[in-house]
Amino acid sequence: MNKQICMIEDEEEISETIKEYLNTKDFEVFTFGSAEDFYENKPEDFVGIYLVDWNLPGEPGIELVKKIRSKDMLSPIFMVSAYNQKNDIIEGLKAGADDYITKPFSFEELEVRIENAHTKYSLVLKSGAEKSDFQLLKDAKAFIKGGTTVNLTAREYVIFESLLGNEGQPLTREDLIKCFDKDDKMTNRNIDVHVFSLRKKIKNVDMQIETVWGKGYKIS
Amino acid sequence: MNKQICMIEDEEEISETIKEYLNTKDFEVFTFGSAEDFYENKPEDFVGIYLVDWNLPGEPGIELVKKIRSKDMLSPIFMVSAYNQKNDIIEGLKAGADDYITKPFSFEELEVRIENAHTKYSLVLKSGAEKSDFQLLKDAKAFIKGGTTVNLTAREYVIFESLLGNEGQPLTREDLIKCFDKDDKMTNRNIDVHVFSLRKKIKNVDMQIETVWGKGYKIS
DNA sequence: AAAAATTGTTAAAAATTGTAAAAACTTTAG
DNA sequence: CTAAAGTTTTTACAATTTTTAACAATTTTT
Repeated sequence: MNKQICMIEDEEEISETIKEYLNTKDFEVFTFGSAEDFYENKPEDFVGIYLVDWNLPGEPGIELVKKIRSKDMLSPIFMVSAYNQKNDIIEGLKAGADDYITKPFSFEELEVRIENAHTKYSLVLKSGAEKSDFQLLKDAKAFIKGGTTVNLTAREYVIFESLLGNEGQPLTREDLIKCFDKDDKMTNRNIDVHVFSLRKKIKNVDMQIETVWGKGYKIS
Repeated sequence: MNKQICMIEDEEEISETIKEYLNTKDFEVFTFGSAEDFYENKPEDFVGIYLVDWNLPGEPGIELVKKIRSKDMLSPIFMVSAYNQKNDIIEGLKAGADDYITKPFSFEELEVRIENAHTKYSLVLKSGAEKSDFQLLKDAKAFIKGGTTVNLTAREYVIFESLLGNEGQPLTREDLIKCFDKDDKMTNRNIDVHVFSLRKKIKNVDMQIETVWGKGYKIS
């Protein structure tokens, strides 16, 4: 398996040095100068370890960690910061980082920690916990989450996919009805019934549809 | 700080040996023969590391891990199992365990890992992070205070969160109304009613909303 | 102290959402 | 083609949330 690393670090001197070193250890390292840079240019379907600097221009490293972690509970995330600030360490760990490295650090230490994380992580991945922990199967009107397949009906699938496509935002019942064919005469209450049965199915894989009172439904 | 460990392990020979060893390293070790035993006899207000055996009579270790983790995101949890079963490791990690130890293991290894976890954990605790006795659950429209969960309605949550976000300062009813969608036609008196029901809910966890006469409400 | 303004409290009405099951409709297998 | 199985719609009722209205209590102003 390829050993990949995403490093978000603004000081080029540092990121270049680390990159060169890790390259010699068979890691493929992608570097980004800021959180924003990462969002825009991140490699598709990246599977690997994150190295996030605490001090970044623009969005702070800790926010980036939270965002990564919110979508991906498994990947190892390391935070890197200049000083040994206890508060930072705690905040970092609480935000979802797995480990915390303070500059200056020895390459050996870095490598040991990363190799360790990589070993543990690839174990998790290999098992079919496959990173693509989640997968929509449009044709089969189903999805896979954490290894288990959940079969939906046609209507359920449309609603589910639409909600997923607007993650975080609520969709009104009218919004959802628009996702169907015009000759599917869906009613508001009809949506409710489908959401009800959808919920029963997806709760088995720890997913949930929230209701935004007076507005509609959302997945976050 | 006291170094405490809860060990849930049915093989007495093992648990006794470990206990004796860790005792010499200044850990206070509580042992339980099963998950059920743990539930019934666990020390009040325990703060420390968990060692959970995979194979337990009655409820499996992994279920125990999930339950511990669901109430406590920070404590280090180690799973211990007889063989180096990859699937187990993965399941264990996914259930929330921080690390995985396979029998037989060297005491030194065990100690290093535990000391490590303890160090990291006490850092987290010392900072008053543990006092993060309080947690807002935006999605669930609820919050946790001192271990008890308080469920709010959508409107109540918005008001509560806004007041918290401006701790110390009073918010006028107009301020609060602005926190809602424009098409939520909230009235001043309406806010009062929600505050009233909010107060009933939060007083159970020793929180209170003060009224600043002629101005609005505040939390301090 | 009386009047006015503001806030507390309660209960009922209105609106929205959850749930369950029957009825209508489609698809599939034989 | 028909029966069976699965899906979707409809319907009815329950539960929850929000709004409204009314009156009581408190504070401020006059």
